[in-house]
Amino acid sequence: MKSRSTLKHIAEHLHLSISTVSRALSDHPDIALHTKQKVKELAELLEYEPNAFAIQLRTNASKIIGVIVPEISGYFYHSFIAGLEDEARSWGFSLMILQSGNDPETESANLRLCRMNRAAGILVAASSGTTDLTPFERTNASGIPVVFFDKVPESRQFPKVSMADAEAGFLSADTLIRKERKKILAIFGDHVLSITKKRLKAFQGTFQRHAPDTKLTIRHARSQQEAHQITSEALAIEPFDAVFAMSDEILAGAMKALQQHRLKIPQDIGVLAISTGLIPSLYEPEISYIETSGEILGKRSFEILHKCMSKTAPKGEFLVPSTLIEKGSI
Amino acid sequence: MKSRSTLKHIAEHLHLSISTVSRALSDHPDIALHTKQKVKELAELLEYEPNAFAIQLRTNASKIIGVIVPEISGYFYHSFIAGLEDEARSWGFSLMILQSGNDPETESANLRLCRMNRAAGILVAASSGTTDLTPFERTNASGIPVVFFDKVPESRQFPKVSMADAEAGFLSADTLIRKERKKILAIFGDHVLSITKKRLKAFQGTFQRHAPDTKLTIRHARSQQEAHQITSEALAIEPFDAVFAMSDEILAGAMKALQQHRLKIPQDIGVLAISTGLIPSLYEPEISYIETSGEILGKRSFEILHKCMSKTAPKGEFLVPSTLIEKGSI
DNA sequence: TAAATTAATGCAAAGGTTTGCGGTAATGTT
DNA sequence: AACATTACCGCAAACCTTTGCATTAATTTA
Repeated sequence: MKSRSTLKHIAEHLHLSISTVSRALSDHPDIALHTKQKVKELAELLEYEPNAFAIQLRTNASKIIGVIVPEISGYFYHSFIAGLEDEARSWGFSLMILQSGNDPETESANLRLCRMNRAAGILVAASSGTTDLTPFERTNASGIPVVFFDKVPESRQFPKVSMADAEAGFLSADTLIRKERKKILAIFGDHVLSITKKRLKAFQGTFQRHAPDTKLTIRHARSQQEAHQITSEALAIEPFDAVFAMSDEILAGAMKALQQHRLKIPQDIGVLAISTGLIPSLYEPEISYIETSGEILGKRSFEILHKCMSKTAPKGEFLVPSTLIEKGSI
Repeated sequence: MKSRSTLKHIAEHLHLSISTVSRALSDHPDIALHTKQKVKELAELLEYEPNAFAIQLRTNASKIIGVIVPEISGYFYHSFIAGLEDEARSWGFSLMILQSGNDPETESANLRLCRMNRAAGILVAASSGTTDLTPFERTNASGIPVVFFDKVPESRQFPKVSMADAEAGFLSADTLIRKERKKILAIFGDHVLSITKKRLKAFQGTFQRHAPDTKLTIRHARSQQEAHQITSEALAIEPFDAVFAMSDEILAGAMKALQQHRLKIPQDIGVLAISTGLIPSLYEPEISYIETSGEILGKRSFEILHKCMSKTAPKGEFLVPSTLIEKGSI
């Protein structure tokens, strides 16, 4: 365990003061050029690495941003984190990842951790059980900006960034209409989720306005299994010319049913989903989908948070647009 | 931005010294009971939260462990991280996540970041281009234990934890033999990867010993697309009674080909894979697989690293066993 | 009763860095 | 020659906590 070199070591070797060394390394104009050179050389030689703790203590700020998500695994958050990390790194920030496991207790414990580590900012996807926002308010009040993403609360108090759910709903309906589907099985998620409400509302609204004669069968599923079962049952009763899945999870369940029923895509039935893109690429033919990119959401979230950290605290909700990716399943 | 309370604030309010307050909060036996109570009460009231920076500077150690992976997304690492976070949190550690993007440069920059933040330990899945281990050695020498996982280098110098690849290879072959498959298309990954070598060797060895008459067609694919293409071509030439995929990526590609050829599973052809479990669950019927759990690898990795951090530095390679999960695709 | 022990608290240093301000010498200006 | 300016550099405080040692008062022991 070799002891690390500090400013002091360099200063002593060069018969300079610590402050001069510090300033030399940060290119302060007060320091003579040849002094800077000597200092930098020796720093290199001694493998000097600044002690982040000391800096953070002194400046009372870190280059770490906290990320709190219900779970890392699953269909969505890992791609979000990947995008976020990419963007954050390019700005010199690192990520501290915390899972809440959908438990408000753990969530606020995680929040506390972020405060203790003086995170530069916090990004949180609220767990489903979160109703009390005061822990977040307190964190915000203590000077650490909090930005919600994906699973955002109703409150207008915090900046929020999420997928353009209404747009995705509209785009889905629009695509189905353009493809002239007349008898559609549409499976959405749990109807208490705001994401479901928004997507569903736009979806239905679009049909009412532009193709009111379409026969629409709306169902709700809370899991892959449920989606599987619902699709299976629906197909057993009557034929459809298209299936729409609101999410990857639902798509996965629905596809199983279609495969069981030996339906050919797109000849027998068309398929469309709102998805992040991984799952649709697994089938043959690949499934057309409305893309809601976790990567892009991650990058955008960082941007918003970054603004909050600097000065201008943008309020309100920011939406990441979604686009249709055609793969031939409809 | 309300200013945070410190030990000093509490001390002044109570006309005590900072040291007494510090000790009271950590239940030092020297401090009188009633003093402790008063201190704790006020701390609660003032919402005192220890300044992690100061503690870390003082003790020169953090409760952060660095995780360096080629990419967070993809089929494997996110589940690893999920498992790791779970275990780490229960021990009071947090995760700092860094992506190397398979670039040795970024990798050692990330390593530097970990050093600057005095990570308690580092877990790294080597990027494919990594040949020079000196950055890791330097980090280790400076007192931060480094443990490799999944993508591990040859060197015996570092503790390593990875999937039991040989076992998985054996188990795969054994299953295929027990199911009496005689004409098998087996697709493996890039043959420069050690993971491929190990799995392939055990796979072939098992057949040679226990079912030397089996007709084995071995192919290598470096991507999902390649696996798709290879499978398609192979199936066009001759029929097989089973397909084996060494990884999720390859399974996804192979399945596409099977679907295109309208082969019924398991009647027309059996399917077996080595997988983390998500992808196999997407098909109907679900695909049987040899499980290589990212979650478990994550937990196990933490254990090993934890030992390294305390005292006993276990050297050598640790293997996470794999088991057969039968789903009826073979 | 004097000495020794115990209980409770305070002092001060250390950990590494940043930064406002003060100091010194050399150069430039009248 | 007296003064103002400039170019460099150092002092010391501050950030907050932990911890070895000293200090004081109260209690016990011989």
